[in-house]
Amino acid sequence: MKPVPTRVARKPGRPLSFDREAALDAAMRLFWEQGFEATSVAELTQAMGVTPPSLYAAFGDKRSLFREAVDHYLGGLEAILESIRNAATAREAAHRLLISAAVGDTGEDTPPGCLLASSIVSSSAGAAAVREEIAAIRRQIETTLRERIASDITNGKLSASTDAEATAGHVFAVIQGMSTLAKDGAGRDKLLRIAETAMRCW
Amino acid sequence: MKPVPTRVARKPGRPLSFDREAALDAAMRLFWEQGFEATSVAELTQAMGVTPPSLYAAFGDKRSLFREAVDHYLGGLEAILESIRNAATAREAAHRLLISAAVGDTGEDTPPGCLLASSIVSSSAGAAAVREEIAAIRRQIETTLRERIASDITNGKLSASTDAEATAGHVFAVIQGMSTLAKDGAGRDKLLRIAETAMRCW
DNA sequence: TAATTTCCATAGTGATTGCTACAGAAACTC
DNA sequence: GAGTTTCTGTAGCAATCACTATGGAAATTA
Repeated sequence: MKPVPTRVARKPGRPLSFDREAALDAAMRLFWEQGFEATSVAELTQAMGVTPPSLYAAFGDKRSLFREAVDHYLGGLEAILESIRNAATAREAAHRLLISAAVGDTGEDTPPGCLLASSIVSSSAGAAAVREEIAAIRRQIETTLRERIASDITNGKLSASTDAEATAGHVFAVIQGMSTLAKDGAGRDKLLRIAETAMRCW
Repeated sequence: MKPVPTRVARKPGRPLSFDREAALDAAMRLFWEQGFEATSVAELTQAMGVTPPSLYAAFGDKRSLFREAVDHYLGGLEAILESIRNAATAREAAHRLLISAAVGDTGEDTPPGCLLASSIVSSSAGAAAVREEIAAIRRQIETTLRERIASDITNGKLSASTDAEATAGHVFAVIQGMSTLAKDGAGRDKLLRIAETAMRCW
């Protein structure tokens, strides 16, 4: 393993032989491709270029690694929530979420689909806690959009007859569903047109 | 195990000690709740009320059991495809699919979500063949709807400017997505309103 | 240069995985 | 009632699972 470039004020002891960020990125991609439970520690260590003791020392355990991989994927949950709150309109926020999903689901250098949408939808009893955490993140993003829609109804940007819950739910159903369509082989062009079709409901 | 009621012209040998249909139903529910890979043979045998040798004798192996469970769930794929083809309009077929999904995803006596949508979206390399089979079924249903939409465009029931692929894709994205929303806790009322919202695109 | 700290690779751990060998049980047939 | 056929339960199989004990390596510090 090649040593990483030294840093100022280095602590004593043997330095890591691997790039933690690169290892995390590799783990993220494997979880994105296969899902949490279908990805073994053996596959993770191989993709990350580390041995099991190094993985456990650096990341804690498989679940902690997964949580960190999800956060790495999102680029910070708060940034996404702020993006929804700060959009000019709820409609623009929804459109942006749909377009981002369509594009993110069909990267040339990344697995198809969305890690948040697909890596743990159902699970064994043993992984229920992890599943619930990811479900809570999904709900949180949807809730933020719903609140933004409700706000736009209040300030007149949207019709008073708009069903905020159903409208936000529809956007998130499409986002979730496009992830599976991408994994089933759908291309970016198709997903972008689906996103535009979905926006016709506004 | 209590013996099942005898049947006419019974073959020689010891009769099964379990109800094959009931066992299949129990297996279907477990796959529906947890997904294919997260469900172990130990859990299956417990839910089905049989021992491993009996499971293997009656169903072949875990994958064969899963395939049979999926077919049991669909009530026959051909019936669904015929239902799309025979609907009065493509719009009615789409609406029916969405409503059926919303209702099926939120049964009182069944796991939340949809077995076809959620039991294997991503997978390990070892289960890729099973995943592809299920993906092919999903694509087949979507293709049948798309062809029905194209037919309605041709015969004037739908506007010539309708994008058949995007419209069918949108319906299936919502169907897939509602399954996840149901597993994340969304209720039937919400899903039905999402389905109605989705129909506003027609 | 010896002591200390941190990391690494090897070689496991106990538990679980999908699946089966085999002896016995339960039924039918002659 | 003995032989045949089919099914059952027990007790495994080899492989894999998430994770770790331990001795040695690589670095810094005094």
